[in-house]
Amino acid sequence: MPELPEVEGYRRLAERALGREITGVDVHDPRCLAAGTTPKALRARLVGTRLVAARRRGKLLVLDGCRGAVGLRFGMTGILVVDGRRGVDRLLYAGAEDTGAEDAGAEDTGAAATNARGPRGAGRWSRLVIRFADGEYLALKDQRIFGRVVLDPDEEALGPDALGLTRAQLDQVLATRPPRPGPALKARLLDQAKVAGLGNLVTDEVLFQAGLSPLRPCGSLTKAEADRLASALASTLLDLVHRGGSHLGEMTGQRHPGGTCPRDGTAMERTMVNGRSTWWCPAHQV
DNA sequence: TAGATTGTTACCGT
DNA sequence: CACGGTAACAATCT
Repeated sequence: MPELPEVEGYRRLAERALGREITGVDVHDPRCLAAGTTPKALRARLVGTRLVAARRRGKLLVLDGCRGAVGLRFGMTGILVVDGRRGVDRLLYAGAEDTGAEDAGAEDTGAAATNARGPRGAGRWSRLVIRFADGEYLALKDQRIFGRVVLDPDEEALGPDALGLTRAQLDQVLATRPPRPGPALKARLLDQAKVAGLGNLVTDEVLFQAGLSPLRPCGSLTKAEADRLASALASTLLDLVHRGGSHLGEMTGQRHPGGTCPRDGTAMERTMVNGRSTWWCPAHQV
């Protein structure tokens, strides 16, 4: 679920936690720690200090502490909780859990045993909790454990952030070695080293808005098409951040068998790109 | 039940 | 080196 729009929501939520004294770090499930990151090192980095900034680069949330940075990657199902407030309204595959506020309360700060419990109740899937002196906390919840917490994340491995990408930067994203047609447009946009923040749903929505096929070789766009992509990228990201979810685009509700294009009624087509399920309108995305 | 799911990484092949 | 395909990770839902 977390693509750029969700993580931007998490970032804003995390700003609530800035400046408070950190009194403890509870690792409920060590599988959420990146290789080389230990509970001990996390505590040494954070306990007794305060967070001074919450930044985002693509889908990476960076919490800057007085002694250095802690990075949070949210994988497919990661959610940030601060003071009992969730960073998003709901999970796409919500199911029983998420009616909201009551979750993440006492149980989130509780024992790791909550992870193994049955299908009901709040505070499941709490993997990491940063506790503050005021009794509140910041927690990473993650149903599947694809999310990771990492000390000193390598931000430079990521391309420029998709939100605010300039027209010149987009040309760099689309650039190929001249004789090469380049990979599929969607594959290139999903490449976090080229541009950071675009995931499967957002990319499909952006291409839908731009009227471009996900299968176009990324080096084949005319200047006018690249212009269209740049403007669709900017407007779609702003819109999704504002709405607060990658799944809240114009065409997201039609990514299923039998779905039709909201623009022209054409049957939506499904293709695989980079192993990702890709839905697009063959009539107006060319 | 088989197949699907918003992300990242590793590996193998061309 | 660039790129595609696949699997793995884990849990859940249709």
